[in-house]
Amino acid sequence: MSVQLTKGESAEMYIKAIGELTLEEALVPISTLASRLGISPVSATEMVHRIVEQGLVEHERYKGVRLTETGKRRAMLVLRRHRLWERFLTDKLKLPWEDVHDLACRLEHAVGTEVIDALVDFLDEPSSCPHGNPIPNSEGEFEYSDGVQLNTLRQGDEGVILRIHPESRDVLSFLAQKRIKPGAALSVIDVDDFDGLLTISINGVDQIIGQRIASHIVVAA
Amino acid sequence: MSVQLTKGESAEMYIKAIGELTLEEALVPISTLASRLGISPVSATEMVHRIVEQGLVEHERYKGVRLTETGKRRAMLVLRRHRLWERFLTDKLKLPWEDVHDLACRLEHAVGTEVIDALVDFLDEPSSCPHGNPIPNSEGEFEYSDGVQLNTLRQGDEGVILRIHPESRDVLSFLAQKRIKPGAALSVIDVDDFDGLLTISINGVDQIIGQRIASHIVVAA
DNA sequence: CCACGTTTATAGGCTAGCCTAAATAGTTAG
DNA sequence: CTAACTATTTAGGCTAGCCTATAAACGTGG
Repeated sequence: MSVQLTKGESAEMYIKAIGELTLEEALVPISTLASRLGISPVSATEMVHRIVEQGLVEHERYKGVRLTETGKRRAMLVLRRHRLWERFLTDKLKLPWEDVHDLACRLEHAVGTEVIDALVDFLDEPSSCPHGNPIPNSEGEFEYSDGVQLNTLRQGDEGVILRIHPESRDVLSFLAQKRIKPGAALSVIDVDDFDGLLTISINGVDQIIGQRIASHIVVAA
Repeated sequence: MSVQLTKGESAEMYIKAIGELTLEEALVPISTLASRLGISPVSATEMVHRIVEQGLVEHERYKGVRLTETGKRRAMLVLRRHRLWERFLTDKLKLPWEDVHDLACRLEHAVGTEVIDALVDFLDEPSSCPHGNPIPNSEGEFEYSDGVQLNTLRQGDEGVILRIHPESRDVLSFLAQKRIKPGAALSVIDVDDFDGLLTISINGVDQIIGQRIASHIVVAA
């Protein structure tokens, strides 16, 4: 039989998370990483040491971590697997938008290149996941179209939703319920800085959205 | 994020293996189990104790283990997941027969009922895996058509290959190379008891096969 | 420029799964 | 009935990942 389990799955979670957080800041504090992964800062520090040893990340003491070239490539390949599974789960298995992220998190570590390459063929080489995030190619490269977070827009601004990032279950299910998806055109009707609420119009319907949710919505610049 | 990994995957491997071995003998010795899983007898004993605690198996000291009703159901559901993934990998992703078993071993633990139910629909409710083994239904029930191991046949016997069981990479790749699959008609031309070799004719072609391989081929009675 | 908050390190501990070596208990054949 | 073999237990150890509590190092605002 011989099925080695668990070997380095955590490491993959770490570099994937670092890769995603790097989009916001070049140097990711370990504490940020820890809270993103729902792990104690001490444990995160330990793990960071391990993956530094493996040459996947660089650590600037008291500043944060950054992926090495090897690490970045590895992280992008995990993201690739994740987003391909998401496409499969939504397009082929017709599973709900808000479920596929968590499900893909479990599948992304399960199989390697052979299956993923076959999956790419099967899915006709998709270029983005159902939430609008680009799928890296087999070299780990991808293109990220410019956008700004919805919460930085002001009254009267208009745009088209590019993607939801980062993805998290509660945000996605909120958006699914409101039928807010990539591709939708929106305009900002009102910004309430005091309560941190935005009133926006999407597809002609007015919606009220909080800051936290808005920060996950990336709009074409 | 919160993705619990590894939790009880080993236990699933154990009960799956016991379930498969139970077809041959009602009471599976721990040593048999251990060698099937490629694990030391001591470790297997430890794990057996754990799954006895969980009420999944019964252990008769010095005799062997047997699945409880709960355990049997759980084991069959793992087998179900395994075989459905095998079908997906061969039918949809066009991956080779001999690869899909090991790949499915990694996928079978990754996701639960939601994905599996959707997969069943997507695959049009298949009734067997690519190697001819039946896929249990969502209650863990299945039908096993009667058959005998090829190595028990004598000269002149004829039959149709029902399934390859148990599945293991080396056996499957040997058979793939020889194009021996379920559904093929065969007749036994010669049995060499001394060397343990069988000469059989499959689809009009003569093939020489060893005892070990033959014991994995189940032929319609 | 120094106290305060943040970041990291140290120490000690836990669980799941695996390992080997050696002791013991049970089964069976001669 | 006992020797030989097999099955199991005991003892001791390992790694990966996580934890808490505490201590030390750093960097920055007043």
